[in-house]
Amino acid sequence: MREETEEPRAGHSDPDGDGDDEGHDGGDGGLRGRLVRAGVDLVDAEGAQALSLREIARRAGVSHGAPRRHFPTHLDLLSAIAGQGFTELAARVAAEDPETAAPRERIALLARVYLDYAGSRRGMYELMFRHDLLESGRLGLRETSLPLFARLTGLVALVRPDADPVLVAGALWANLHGIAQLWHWGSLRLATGGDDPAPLLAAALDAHLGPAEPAP
Amino acid sequence: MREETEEPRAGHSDPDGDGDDEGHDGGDGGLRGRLVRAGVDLVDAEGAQALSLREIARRAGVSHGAPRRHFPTHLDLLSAIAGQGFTELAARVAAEDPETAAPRERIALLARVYLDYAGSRRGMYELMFRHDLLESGRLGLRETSLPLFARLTGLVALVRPDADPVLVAGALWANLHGIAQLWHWGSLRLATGGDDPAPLLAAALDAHLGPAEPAP
DNA sequence: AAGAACCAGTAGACAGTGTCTACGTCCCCT
DNA sequence: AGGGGACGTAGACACTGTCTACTGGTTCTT
Repeated sequence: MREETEEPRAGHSDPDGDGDDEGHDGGDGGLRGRLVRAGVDLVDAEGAQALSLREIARRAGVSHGAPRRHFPTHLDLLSAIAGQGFTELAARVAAEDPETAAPRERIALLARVYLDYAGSRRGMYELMFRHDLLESGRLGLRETSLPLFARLTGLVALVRPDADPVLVAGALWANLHGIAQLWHWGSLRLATGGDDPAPLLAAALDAHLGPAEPAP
Repeated sequence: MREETEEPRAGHSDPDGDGDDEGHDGGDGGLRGRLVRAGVDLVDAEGAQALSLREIARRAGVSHGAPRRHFPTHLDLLSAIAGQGFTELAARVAAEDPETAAPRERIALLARVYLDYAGSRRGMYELMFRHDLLESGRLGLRETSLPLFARLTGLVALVRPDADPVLVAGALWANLHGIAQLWHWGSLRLATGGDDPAPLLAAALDAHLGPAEPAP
């Protein structure tokens, strides 16, 4: 047996059959959170294809059958890990958003944080946008990215009051995501000849929001 | 889904021995082509996650070790199948391109064909853009999509001679791809409220190419 | 023309996977 | 006390991808 952080889990009053009373996932000593954290560590260390159910259980120090109590299936566990990635991304965006700056600048910064995330946490990014995860409607993966989209929509509404902000934000969101994807799997070199997504991003921002206005 | 095992292949004999030592892929009788075709059928019928090496071999009517002679690893076989998807997509685009129409219209049509493909051949589309396939640089998956990009770049150069066509085409390509992705996994409903990618596409085209001009 | 070399496909083994089920083992509650 | 239920263990099962003999047919060499 292995116990990394033996935590005196006081009280387990959980009358409802839902399973875990810890509403937040990555919190404390509960196995559910430990599994998710082990998965996050694993995907960062070894990549997205290393996230086997048994390996995650191994890293969490439990037997291969244990995760089943908290995640009925492998995809559910992967979705929880990916969800952690989404909330983390949202936190980064929120942390780096200077609410006093001009909306145009805030959008550009949001986009840059997004691209930075895709570039630095490659495995997590790959996991977050795996088709089988998103498609299966598990968890609120799509809902988890909703606050991000709402933030973008609000900013777009300030920059382009003439157009439908939801439409413009959607198109810009898709553009941003596409740039991240192309960059992520190295197709950028073929397209633009360089590795830097910044020119593409600038072009996309100019296209959707209008050219950046010169500072007053 | 049903197996057609009535394949009259007795051993390895050519019907009349007219030199069918296929060195090319995609040929007719050779096992290599049969495997790829079986994979294409399978991904259309059952989805991308059903493409196990053994199941493809089963459908091709050979033992599970046979593919190894032609594809060293599973990913190589999957890449070949995905490559078939890319060439097929390119063929569709080329077939539906009215070379006499205005460039702006041809771009719009190209984009629509692309989106149609993503919508109709869902499994194949998912396979074509799997990160582990594209990332591993196997085959010329990225190179296979190069003609498509070149075609787009050429058209963009005609519509927007003022800007760097490679940059604009890259941004537009990324935008198109992002729209397809969002649509593909159903995030469009959350963003724009509808299922139709057409408004997003129109917005993207307007953004990158300028609003559609009324006939001069 | 006989033997060697070779190629394509077969069959079995192996480690690893996800899921299912039976079984302990605690702790809480009345 | 003792029952009940949540929690984790351990084994089985079917399946996967890869590796390694091994067989049969074809072709090249001498």
